[in-house]
Amino acid sequence: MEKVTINSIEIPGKTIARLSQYRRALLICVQRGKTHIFSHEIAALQHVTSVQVRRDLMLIGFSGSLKQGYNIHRLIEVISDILDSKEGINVAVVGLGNFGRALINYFYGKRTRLSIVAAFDSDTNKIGTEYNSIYCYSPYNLEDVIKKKNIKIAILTVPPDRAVEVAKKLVNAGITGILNYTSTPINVPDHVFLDEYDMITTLEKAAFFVKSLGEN
Amino acid sequence: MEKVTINSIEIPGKTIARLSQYRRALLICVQRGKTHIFSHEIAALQHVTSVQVRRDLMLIGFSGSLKQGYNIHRLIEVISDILDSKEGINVAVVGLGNFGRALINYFYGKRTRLSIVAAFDSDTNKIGTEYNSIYCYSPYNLEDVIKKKNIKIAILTVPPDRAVEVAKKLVNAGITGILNYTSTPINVPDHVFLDEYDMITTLEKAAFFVKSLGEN
DNA sequence: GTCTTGCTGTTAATTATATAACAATAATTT
DNA sequence: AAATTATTGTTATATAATTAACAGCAAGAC
Repeated sequence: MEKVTINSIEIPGKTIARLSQYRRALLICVQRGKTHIFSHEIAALQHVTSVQVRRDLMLIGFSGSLKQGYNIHRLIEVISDILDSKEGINVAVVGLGNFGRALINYFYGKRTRLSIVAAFDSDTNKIGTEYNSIYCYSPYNLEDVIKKKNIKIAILTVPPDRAVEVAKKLVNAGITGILNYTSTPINVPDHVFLDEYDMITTLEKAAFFVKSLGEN
Repeated sequence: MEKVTINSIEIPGKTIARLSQYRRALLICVQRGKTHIFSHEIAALQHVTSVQVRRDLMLIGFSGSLKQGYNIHRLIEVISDILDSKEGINVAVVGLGNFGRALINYFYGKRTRLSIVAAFDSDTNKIGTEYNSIYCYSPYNLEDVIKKKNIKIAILTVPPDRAVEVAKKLVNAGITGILNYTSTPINVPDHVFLDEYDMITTLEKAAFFVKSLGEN
């Protein structure tokens, strides 16, 4: 699940993630009126080296010019061709707690091929209300709404003890990608993309390194 | 910054992250009265193979018995010896928006050597209030509070356009670990641990794979 | 008491990822 | 017009991480 063949070349997931970051950096450059950019300039905006940038761009078959570097506008287009799907993809936030609301805020007003089109929560005070114009449905209607609105990706932010059960419902409803921000690992069938970002792990890892750095 | 030598063996960051996850799974097993566990049982609780588990435990020098597997209680102790620091580590949430509050909730009531001891926000309505008994300070007092409370790790959840500036202040104040949940990459000196978790990237990556899976 | 079974622990092989090295090139300087 | 410079694009190398292979073993079955 971490590598995809596109135009008969394999693109690793890490490169995909970097392309997404490059694109956002490039969009800012465009706003500032920049038209061309060198690999080391892109690198400086991210945590990568210029070699990494060139290698990534080579993978996707993008060429720059020797003296001007890369054409920003064209590069954004090429990256978008790879990352975006024409029709756009609909996303649901499952669990409208602080985290779910934070995510909706993140995306609010962003022009993108990804749209958050629904939220779900079991809290009756939230059901039927809107948050940043995202309607909150009852989990009872999960399958219905997901099918009717053609939702493909679910961002899971429910309480840890509900994660497994809700994930199962999501898969049954036809979801093909889950981002699990819960601290409970979940299992999904092979045809469903899954990434897990557990904040407790990340913090404990950070603590370990901080402690180790302190000891030297 | 992704590998640390402990007792003269190198432990990669990925192993550290898995150890944190193992421990949490093991704590649940203890609650259920289990005393011993096999590598494939640990593996089934996470997204890893039993080989991976055994290899990780080998790295930290932990041995099990052939017929009973691993002693859960002892394993938790050994992992804790590695991950935790005796004195505990103090953490600040910098940016008390939805995301910051979500993080505080995550940790609320958890018995751990990591304590969130302060929050910062520039919103005057929040300054001086408490959220889940975490006091919210003005960014003006950042350096003072961090030093006085001996805060070592900052979780950065400010708006993207403030990230760089605030990160600089944090480093100056003596922070040695930053978790950046902002969508802006930041730079820190070598002695500061940094991990970045940008949710836009993760979602765009998920979308790419969902799209690609759909095409096959 | 030998055979089978199902583990652990460790080394070896493989795969994935990142880095280094450098040829090719076009503009600029000398 | 030769030399210098700074860049791209690509191949080769190195590093990191995962997976496979298997020896060793202790309990239970036959």
